[in-house]
Amino acid sequence: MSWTKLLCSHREVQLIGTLNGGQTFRWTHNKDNDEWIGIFSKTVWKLRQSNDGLQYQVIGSLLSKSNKNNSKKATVAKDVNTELFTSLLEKYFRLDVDLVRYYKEWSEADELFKSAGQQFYGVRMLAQEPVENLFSFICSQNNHISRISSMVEKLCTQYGEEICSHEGTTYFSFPEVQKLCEPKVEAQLRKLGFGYRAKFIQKSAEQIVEWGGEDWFRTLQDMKYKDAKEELMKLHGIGPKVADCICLMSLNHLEALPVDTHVYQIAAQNYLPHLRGKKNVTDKMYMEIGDHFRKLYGDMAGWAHTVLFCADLKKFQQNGKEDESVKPKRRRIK
DNA sequence: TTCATACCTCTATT
DNA sequence: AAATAGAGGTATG
Repeated sequence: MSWTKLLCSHREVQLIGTLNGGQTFRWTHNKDNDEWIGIFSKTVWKLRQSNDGLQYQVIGSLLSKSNKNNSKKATVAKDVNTELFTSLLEKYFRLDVDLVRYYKEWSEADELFKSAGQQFYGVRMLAQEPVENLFSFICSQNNHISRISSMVEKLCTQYGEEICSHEGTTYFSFPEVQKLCEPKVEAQLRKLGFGYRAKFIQKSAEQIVEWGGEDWFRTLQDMKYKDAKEELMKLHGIGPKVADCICLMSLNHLEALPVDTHVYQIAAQNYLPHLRGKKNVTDKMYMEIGDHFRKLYGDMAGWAHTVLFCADLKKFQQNGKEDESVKPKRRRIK
């Protein structure tokens, strides 16, 4: 199979910072050949980087325009598919955004960004699919990345659609909301170890379906950021932090700025000393921290903060051991 | 309105 | 070996 290349400068995209920085949970890195395999848009992708671009292969897809026997037709279909997949990938990575330019702006505004941005160049805010994004981040609360990833995979194998098998692994799409809203889902997910999040997932799915499913998300994109956030927080299990994650990562509200314990630490340490030593982040503090960063970085503050976050996460990973690949879990049998 | 705490489960640490 | 704290929060009172 051949690679399709999207032209862009090396400093525009850094796959490890973008795909392994905690915004998405469905990409795995093969360290031997420096290739990535991941899933979005019902499609299994393989990615790699060269000096002048981002390259991809489609391993399998439920979107492909299939073609039967006629070889001329097959060639046409192949071109149509390439066009489709290239456009999907460009949108997913937001390749229309000139990130080098924004790094320059954010560096001029802030010394801390300047030093973080040098090492962590090319960290892009993906344009994810709202459904996957929302349910992944319901799983993220009180949780760590390796466990979040395994829970997301469970959702896909249980309720998603099979896309293809490749080198011994079967890949599944992220499930439709309709699949998650049935009452039995809660008990099933509890059995799979989702804990109290099981109820959040089933209930939220129910609400989303009731309010219009996919179409409801489209209305959230068209709203002002604050309104969209308010709407999201009506869902069971979605508070201010997860609502901001969804606004930022899949609803195109780039000023949304999720404040978790890490971001709180960064803010208290570097900018807002009066917030140091607090037990937990109150709503008021949450607002203050978000507004501080928005004032500093402007209308794409959420993207900028993700770069800081990424730097902080890496620092943590060097001390701790979070970076180890996910080991197969030993199931305790009773 | 603002604040503290329980919550499922897994893991690293003691 | 067994107990405990903490993990990229939220609902509840």
